Amino acid sequence: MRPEDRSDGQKRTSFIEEARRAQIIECAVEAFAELGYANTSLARIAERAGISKGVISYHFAGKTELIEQIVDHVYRDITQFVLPRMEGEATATGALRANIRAVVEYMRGHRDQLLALGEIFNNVRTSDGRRRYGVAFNEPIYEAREELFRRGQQSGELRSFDPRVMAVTVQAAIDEMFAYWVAYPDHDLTAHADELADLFEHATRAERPRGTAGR
Amino acid sequence: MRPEDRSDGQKRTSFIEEARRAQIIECAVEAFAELGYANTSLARIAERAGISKGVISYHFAGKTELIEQIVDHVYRDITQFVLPRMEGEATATGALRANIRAVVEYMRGHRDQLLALGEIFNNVRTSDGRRRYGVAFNEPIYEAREELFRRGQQSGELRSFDPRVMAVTVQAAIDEMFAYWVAYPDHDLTAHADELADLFEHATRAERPRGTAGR
DNA sequence: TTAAATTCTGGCCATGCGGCCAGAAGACAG
DNA sequence: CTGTCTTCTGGCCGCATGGCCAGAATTTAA
Repeated sequence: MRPEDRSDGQKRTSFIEEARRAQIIECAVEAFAELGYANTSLARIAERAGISKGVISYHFAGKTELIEQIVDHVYRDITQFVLPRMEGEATATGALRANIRAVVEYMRGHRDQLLALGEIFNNVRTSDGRRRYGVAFNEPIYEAREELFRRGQQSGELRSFDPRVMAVTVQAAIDEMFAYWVAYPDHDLTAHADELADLFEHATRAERPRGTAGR
Repeated sequence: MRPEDRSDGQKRTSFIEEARRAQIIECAVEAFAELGYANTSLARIAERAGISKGVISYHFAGKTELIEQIVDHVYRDITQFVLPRMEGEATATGALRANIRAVVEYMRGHRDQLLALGEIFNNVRTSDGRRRYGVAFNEPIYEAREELFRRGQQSGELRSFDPRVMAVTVQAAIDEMFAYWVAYPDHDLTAHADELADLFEHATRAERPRGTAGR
């Protein structure tokens, strides 16, 4: 019934195929965000999309592949959004502030995507019971931030601290800011982001910045 | 079959009743921690406890009540552990450091309890689809920490910042330290805790501590 | 010892799940 | 118009779930 992978190695996904996949992914994101992981079944996703359950099975190999596609999609999206907004910052402090602001800007426009990603990260497990997308999935983010902090330390801009702990903590602070905003939608995200930037500026900068009277 | 609530208002839970309930809660905690929320069924809990599935139904009104009891139990446990270890600290900075250390000490001995609590918080929903134990459940913690920071600010020990954002961020940092340790069991928890204490000391203390030469 | 209360077993039930498929319906090229 | 390829429908399957219960086993009380 389904062409699947062709012998010539080409994918040849039709326009309609791509459109359907995109639509299903979108509806699945909404469902995960709104209902939570446990209450999101293929039937509910199909219902939201106004299609039969079998259509999902037709376009995706299974629930697992659908979830993988969601993670891929959102991850690519957020990376492409945030990275360019950090370029051109000379100082580590400036780059971190730009980073936080960019993520906040993304949050506003993509609440459901981030919620869905969270549901998936927290719940999907491999057959042996371990998390499919564990902390290890954050490694690229941690390493990038670590590198940022290390350079700031070498240049004397930042004080001495464990860059890994700082990187992990920054990510936790951002994630919790998001969760707090989801719980309290009237919460002032911009103010929170500025507070976080100040917080980590104080936490990371060298004790005696150049130009300050010392002992 | 079951006495339920007696007309005289007394509970009269027998010794065996209490023991069974405790055993079931313990096994449920292990199951949630090890298998995750979605894979933890009453059958699996019963299997771990070496009893029939019906026993759980006999001692608890349903899965919902069992989960409530777990949350109650663990929450009470951690509070009773941490609070006494924060008393007698004169400064806000000292109290925060003691707080972080106490939580870390608790983590070491109660990994499964905290994991189970996390699974429950992240997944249990009310019938209308909203989180049963949302961010609002952390309010007592947030408010206590807020109060701590406010006093530190009034005494001049701490700089001016938003106490709520700082309280939320501290909690996030602690939670993520736990998650990181779960993912990497060889991770040095003590060092991480000290780093966190240093981090927030720098983030919160007043710019010019008394006794330092200023301009 | 006997009767009553408590605790437990094993199995049944309706529900919802993901996967699957036969065939209908639609799109499209010859 | 005709035949082929793509897409979709609706329903079926085996399975796991939480809840429930009749009756057995055990403990406790008289």
